[in-house]
Amino acid sequence: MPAASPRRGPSMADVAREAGVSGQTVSRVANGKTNVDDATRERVLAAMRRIGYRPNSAARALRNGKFRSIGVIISALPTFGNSRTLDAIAAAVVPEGFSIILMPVTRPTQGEVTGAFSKLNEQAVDGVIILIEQHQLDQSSIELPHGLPVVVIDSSARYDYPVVDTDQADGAATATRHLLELGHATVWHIAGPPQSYSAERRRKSWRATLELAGAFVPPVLVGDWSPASGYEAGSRLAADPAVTAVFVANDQMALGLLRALHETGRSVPGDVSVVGFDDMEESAHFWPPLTTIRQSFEAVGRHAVSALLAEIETGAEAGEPVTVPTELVRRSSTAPPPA
Amino acid sequence: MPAASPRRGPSMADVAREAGVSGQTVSRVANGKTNVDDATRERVLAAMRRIGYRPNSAARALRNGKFRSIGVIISALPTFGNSRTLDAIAAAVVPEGFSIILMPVTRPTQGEVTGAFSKLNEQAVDGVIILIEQHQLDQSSIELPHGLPVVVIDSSARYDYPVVDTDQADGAATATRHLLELGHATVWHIAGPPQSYSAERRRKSWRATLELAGAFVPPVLVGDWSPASGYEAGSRLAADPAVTAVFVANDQMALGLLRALHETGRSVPGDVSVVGFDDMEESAHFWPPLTTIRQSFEAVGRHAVSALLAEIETGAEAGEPVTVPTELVRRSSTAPPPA
DNA sequence: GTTGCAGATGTTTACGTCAACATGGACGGT
DNA sequence: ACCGTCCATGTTGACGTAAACATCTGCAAC
Repeated sequence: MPAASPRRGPSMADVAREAGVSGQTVSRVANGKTNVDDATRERVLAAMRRIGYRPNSAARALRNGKFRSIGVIISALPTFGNSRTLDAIAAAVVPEGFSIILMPVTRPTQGEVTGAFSKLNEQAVDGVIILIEQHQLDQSSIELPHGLPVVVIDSSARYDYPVVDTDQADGAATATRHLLELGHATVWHIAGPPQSYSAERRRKSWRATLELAGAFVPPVLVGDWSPASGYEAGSRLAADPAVTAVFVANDQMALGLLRALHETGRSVPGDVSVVGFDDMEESAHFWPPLTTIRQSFEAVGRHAVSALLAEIETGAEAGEPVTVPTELVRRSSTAPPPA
Repeated sequence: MPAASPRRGPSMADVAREAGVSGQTVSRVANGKTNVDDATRERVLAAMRRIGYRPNSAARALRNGKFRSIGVIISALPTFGNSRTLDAIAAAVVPEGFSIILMPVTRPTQGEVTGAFSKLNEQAVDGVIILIEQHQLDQSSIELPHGLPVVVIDSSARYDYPVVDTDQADGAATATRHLLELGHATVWHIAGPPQSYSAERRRKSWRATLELAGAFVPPVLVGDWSPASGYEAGSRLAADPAVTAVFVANDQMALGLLRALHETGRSVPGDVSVVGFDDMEESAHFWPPLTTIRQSFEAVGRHAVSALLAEIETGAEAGEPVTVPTELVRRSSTAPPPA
């Protein structure tokens, strides 16, 4: 068994020999420079095709000090929102000729993130997008390579880096107001984990909306985004006949709540109204179909990429945080309170 | 505004100067070679820390002809199964010191895949994992770089490359048998899209199981994996009082079916039993909680990675296809047929 | 004291690309 | 005919690393 050979493909020199020109001319053709005679260009292209030449990205990167790739530090990748956002990032980045290096962290601890960062920091990327739910990054203790552009997807204002996120506050307010306007005396809330900045934003905005309306502010139940935690919190809510409206911080927990409500025989939306947050593909087919706040992960991803590329290309400083609007989608889980 | 400078970090030469040794010694320290005096090693490490040295991966890749990174060509990334599998791949690959380059394709056409392949083929990766649902790859027309290791995640046997996948056939048979054993005369089926090899596998296995049991084989309904398509197919099924048991090719479509059943007032599992495929996190909280076939995306990802790394490191040829077993998880959506 | 050897360290070179500079031929103006 | 220009093309060198080879030191064996 031959040890795996380095498998080096044909290089510019090979093409040059094949086409009878210098390596430099091959380089010019490869980079689409104009100052090459048409006949020569054709000859070179033919040679490239013939021997199957591909530019060597390592040599290129070494030469120009750029990699044309960006790193994405991500936790909880299979999560609905994160996978959507990642997909959007990928889609936005590819047409620009960049590629994506994935750097998953299993837990959002300081150490893991810093580690991921320094791996990425081996100059293998031109910029980094950080997409980490629940991180407690202490900015000062991340060791940053000087000048590596970074964009954070998060509602937090704690960073010097550009920040992009869904307008959590507005979404939560809209959800709460929707329920209030339907005639409910107040709105209960199942929140996401307190380490999550998004969860905190939604919770605060729910409370503020209630206070603004002069409504009673019931105690918060907290889950961890999972359907199971929604079910658990929901079981307590379902036992209390006083609750007629619940704003749940994401659709998955809303699903758990729905189940708890069914099990205790409380009808939705007859007895209690539910609104979620996210608008997963499944939500339209929950029983009953869920009224929810749709957020555009696609827009978040797109904005993050354009901010990062701007930083990379022009060295631009962090501008205003970008906030992506949400949208209330009304389905069948909300109605006026029982008479 | 200064144009973004190449931002080159300190190199080995800088460390060498700082530590008063040659570049080669720095290289030895960086690579953990043993033949360096302890005192010298310490001095070099200190110098590295002091000036913030990071190895330059491009130069390294250029020098050794290896990138220590693998490419993943993926379509429909936000899909439940794909995001889980990708996460598993990432988790398996990182401890080996490899990183992942993501290459999304928007549509699984021949052209897109070939394009992704050739991008990856700029020697930027040491191997490739192809994770594409519904592709109709004509192997012969993919232009392969000579010797680039590839692993395909797919049940198809159409490839020369190593193949890894869930045991679709066994899972579907188990689901069908479960329903039959409960006493149902036959089992209906909502299949995935015919372009999907997994969907076809499940469909064929369902049919074979029915035939083996001497049961009537009802016409197949086909969806596209989405809850909406499950709802649509489900609406037709719900209207037919003869159907008492349905095996749905994935959990999302099962959710749609459940909704259709609720809307027409047929009880689950009282009137009709449902079993899905996948076991999403949500499935345990569907109403009623869904009996389904759990597949281990984690195992699939892990096996794909180890096959690929083996190929990369030893040049091993494609071995037997790896098949990952499934597991029936019984919840509340199945019961004996109505009396 | 010489020889030999092992282990630490230094020097040279090549990996593939491309910017910078060098060359050389064609052509226009005088 | 002479000079200057412009444009296509060639030559050189440097990016950061690490393998291969060279050198040097100290020490054990005789």
